[in-house]
Amino acid sequence: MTTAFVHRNLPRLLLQARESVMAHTRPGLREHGLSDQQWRVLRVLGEHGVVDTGRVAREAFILGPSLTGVLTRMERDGLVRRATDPKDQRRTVVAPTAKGKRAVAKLSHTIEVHYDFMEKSLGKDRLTQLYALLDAVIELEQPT
Amino acid sequence: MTTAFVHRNLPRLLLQARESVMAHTRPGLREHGLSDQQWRVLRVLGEHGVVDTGRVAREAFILGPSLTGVLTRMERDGLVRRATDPKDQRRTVVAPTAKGKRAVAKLSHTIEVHYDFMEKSLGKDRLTQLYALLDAVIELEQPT
DNA sequence: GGCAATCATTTAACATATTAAATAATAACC
DNA sequence: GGTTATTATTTAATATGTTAAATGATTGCC
Repeated sequence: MTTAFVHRNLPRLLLQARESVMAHTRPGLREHGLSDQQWRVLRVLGEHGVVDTGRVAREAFILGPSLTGVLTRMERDGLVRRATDPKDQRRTVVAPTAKGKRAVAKLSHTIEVHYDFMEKSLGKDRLTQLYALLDAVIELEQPT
Repeated sequence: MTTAFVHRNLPRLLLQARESVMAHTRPGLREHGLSDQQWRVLRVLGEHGVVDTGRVAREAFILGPSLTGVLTRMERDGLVRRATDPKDQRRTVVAPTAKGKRAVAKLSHTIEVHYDFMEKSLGKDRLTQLYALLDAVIELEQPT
């Protein structure tokens, strides 16, 4: 009673590939006491400075309700500060603390080194190819 | 204070691509009352029949402690049955119920159709290329 | 200006992820 | 044959994901 599947399991492959990449990054994050999600948030803050939570959610690919908890714990750990936007009091804006900024600075370097490694082992062209194919898959059914 | 990142964000791209693919599959799963993880488990059972939980965990890419809860709820919902392996009473074996098998049969067809669609829109060669690149990324630091 | 529709975030309830520790059974060794 | 090391799974504690509903603030329209 074994149903055969003709194709590769694409979602699983994508999940495994992501795990494989993160397996390389995670030890560094953990040394700074960061979860995967906390790092994604810090990375967004490192790129844009002060940002409203809506944008953090979009760019860090975290749903609103999850982000609420993540930010609460990050504030507890002294990585970010939250404040309501005075111009639109519905919005909450987030900013990295000095500690948060230090983590971004150190880790972004580590990660750049990892990309250099991947470029060397896979080949820069193949990595570019992979980006393009992933973009194509993402575009496939995003009617925006 | 905006740190520039030279490269694309590969883990995020992989996550987004996975979401994009799953966005197509999920409605079908939900019609059968299945979560993503429950479907992964059923798919493994569809391929192998009766399997011990260790193998389910490996092939469905779910960690042991998560799987315990997933299987408990699947048993509650009449999708699978659990029993301890008489040959090695440390092991638990899982088998799909008739209801579980029906879900696999119907959904695996839907999913094959989705792959056909992706092959047509991306091109069969590009999909094959993507598989190869993902395999390469996975192999990159899996010293097995 | 006041009320309805809209928008941003949080709360609530449940499912899953993650790490460490506990439990239970088998295998290995003396 | 009995003790120890190893293996398979579960429990526990905390963090995150997910959907729907609630809360609070702004906008649009009259």
